[in-house]
Amino acid sequence: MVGISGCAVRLHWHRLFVRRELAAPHRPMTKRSRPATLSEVAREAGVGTTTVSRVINGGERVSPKTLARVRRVIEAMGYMPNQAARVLKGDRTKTIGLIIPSIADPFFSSCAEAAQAVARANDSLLIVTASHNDPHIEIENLNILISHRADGLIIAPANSRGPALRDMLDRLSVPVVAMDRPVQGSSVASVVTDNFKGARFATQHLIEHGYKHIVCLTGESTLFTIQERIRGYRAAVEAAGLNYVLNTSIKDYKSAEYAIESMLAGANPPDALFTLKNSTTIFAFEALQKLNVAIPKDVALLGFDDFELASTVRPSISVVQQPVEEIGRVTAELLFDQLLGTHNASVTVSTHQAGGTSHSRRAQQVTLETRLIPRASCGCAPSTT
Amino acid sequence: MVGISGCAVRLHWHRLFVRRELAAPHRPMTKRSRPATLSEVAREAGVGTTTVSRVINGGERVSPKTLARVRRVIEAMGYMPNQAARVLKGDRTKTIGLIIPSIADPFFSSCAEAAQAVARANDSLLIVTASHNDPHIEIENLNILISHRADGLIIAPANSRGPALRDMLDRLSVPVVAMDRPVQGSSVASVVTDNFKGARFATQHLIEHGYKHIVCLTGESTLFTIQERIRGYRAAVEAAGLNYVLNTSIKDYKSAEYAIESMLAGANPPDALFTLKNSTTIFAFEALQKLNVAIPKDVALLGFDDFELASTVRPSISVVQQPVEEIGRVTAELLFDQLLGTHNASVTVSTHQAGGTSHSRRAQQVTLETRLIPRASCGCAPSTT
DNA sequence: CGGGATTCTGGAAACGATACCATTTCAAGA
DNA sequence: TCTTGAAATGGTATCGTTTCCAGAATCCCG
Repeated sequence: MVGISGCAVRLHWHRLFVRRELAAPHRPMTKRSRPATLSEVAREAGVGTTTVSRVINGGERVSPKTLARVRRVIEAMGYMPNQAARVLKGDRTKTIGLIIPSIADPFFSSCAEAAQAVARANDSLLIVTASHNDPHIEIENLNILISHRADGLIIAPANSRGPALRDMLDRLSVPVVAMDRPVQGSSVASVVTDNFKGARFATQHLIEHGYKHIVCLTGESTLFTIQERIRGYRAAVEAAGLNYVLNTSIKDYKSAEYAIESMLAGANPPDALFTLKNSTTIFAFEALQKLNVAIPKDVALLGFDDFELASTVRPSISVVQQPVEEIGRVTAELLFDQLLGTHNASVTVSTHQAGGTSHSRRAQQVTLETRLIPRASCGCAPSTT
Repeated sequence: MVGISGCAVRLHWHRLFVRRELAAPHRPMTKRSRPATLSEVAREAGVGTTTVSRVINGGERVSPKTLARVRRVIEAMGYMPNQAARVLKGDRTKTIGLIIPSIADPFFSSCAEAAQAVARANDSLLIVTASHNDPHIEIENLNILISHRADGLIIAPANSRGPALRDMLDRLSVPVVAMDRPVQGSSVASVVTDNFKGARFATQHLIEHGYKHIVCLTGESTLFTIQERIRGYRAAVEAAGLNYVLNTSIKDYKSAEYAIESMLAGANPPDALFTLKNSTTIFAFEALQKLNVAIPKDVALLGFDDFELASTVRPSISVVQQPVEEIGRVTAELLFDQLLGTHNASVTVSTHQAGGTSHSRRAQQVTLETRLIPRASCGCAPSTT
């Protein structure tokens, strides 16, 4: 009954009439044979295509005997349903697309992982693509995913203000949710962290420590998220009547060392640094070490965004932690809510930190709270981790 | 099994006859409308479907006038070809699948990024899935990708020795390339790093430094790659007549601290540690710091696998670096070589480090070299980075 | 201006799975 | 035994695209 077809090493996979040829002698397995189709299974099992279809979709309304027989044939032939045909027929591809700046970025890959878990729970496949923060590649990826008829899309826009993307998203025929960065001026749902509040709170924390000259190192500052953090920092220092000092020059270790050295040699040297992204934090940390500046005694350091080794290095680095997995998870959940229709009249969203109005119903704009992780570099937790 | 078992609770996603309903009044844009089809474009442009098909495939053999007109209609209607229908017809999906343990793992996500670049260069989409090192999920992902009719597959097997996966891969009808970890006993091509040689060389380096009691901390030790590294370590210490001491107990910071403390208090304390994976290196580093053990004066440290902050922490950590991007790139290239047939008679593979026989033609088993990055923790580069 | 060679063009048959709907089977009650 | 409904099953149109093949339009030169 095991009428496995096939032979190995076929140079021409062309549609020869060898669908049922016997196994070739010299190769053990059925490599390179054309995959079996549903109707072949049906013929082999002596049933109709409908029955086979029912079997692979759960076996409802099929007699146990037939069910077993068909299952056996499926197993023997190594049959796998052709998604393409399925998709073409129905209107659900069970596929959602994700566009992030980079797969290798720990922040986004963690989001992606969380989103994939949700997708899997909803019996869907997540396709991850990288835009490298290039609006052009981003649009290209968008087109690819649309071509593949993704049921829905998650996107972390390279440019929150770009009209091109906004217009494109608005005329899309599938639901879209923006992740980490909103699409300004558009109606697409979004899940973001409260960068403003997180940065303000962190700055306030430094102020409470007694630091008077808190300088903010932005790194690349064009992104929406960074802008928000700058706003937060500004709000805090201005409320406290301190100086608002921004340094946007740090791009690598060298520029960090140069910038910090100049500032320390200047008239009004900083007693604390607030860095707005991971790489900047690391560059600044490295530079401070190199310049033999004691942390936090001479200069304190607090960074936005946590990273694996922040607690390992000496001194450990205080950070504002974002709810990374939650961003991915909630975004995906929001998307599936849209996908499954307005089935659930009250979608309540739990936020990262207890902080007052933490539930919103049918929220299309979800804002997640950050958490301050005080470690040694800001003056907290002087000795151990 | 496949998605066969599925959810029994199907809430009936009805198929209403709402294909062409007009846009709801309260929404500004043409959201939720069914995407245009090729034949609609054809009708709109007053041509046959064949012509439209030709236009979207490059516009060969179409008169300039018709070409322009059809292109205009396509633009106006926002038409995107339906991949599913395309795939169903032809036999190329322009899609390849990648199965890795985790998306969030920096090593694998970098591989994935490199592989995606190659895929894109070959006009294909890379679908990344995570197995979490679980053979069961791995098989499930495999089935999903096969269902989606991926043209080819890249897999970093959770278990190099598992017969289930091997058999499955051998009867697959698409080319497969194993990445980072081979599939033992199978004929599938593979791209791996030379873990044995890398570990042996690193151990030799420690021996040349004069360390006499080199202990190897494996962490989780069941993976093929770790086993190879153990072999390399063993070969080096035995060749030098030193003791072969393995510690497989380290799982987290706590166990690292306990293990290291005990060893140092023991009869024959180590003067160097060789850690076989990232997390173990970090745990050991942290523990040494905590125990106030001077690195490398009291105990040297050398880790397998590089990570971003290895050069930033004090002392900087010496490591064996793997050619991460190259692994991803070469694997994908090998896959596309298979995909495009035996078109290129001599596929030469460049290896990471000049080291003798670095080219192999038509290599189905590619081995890439590691590189030793000596930093402070092994006794090299005593002061600066 | 006419023949043949191009170049364009469109009709219709696939591709594989699904779902409507019609048909058959079967068991139990009358 | 006949009726009757439920359960099991299969035929077939359909999804949107490509491709084969044939037919129509156009061109080039003698």
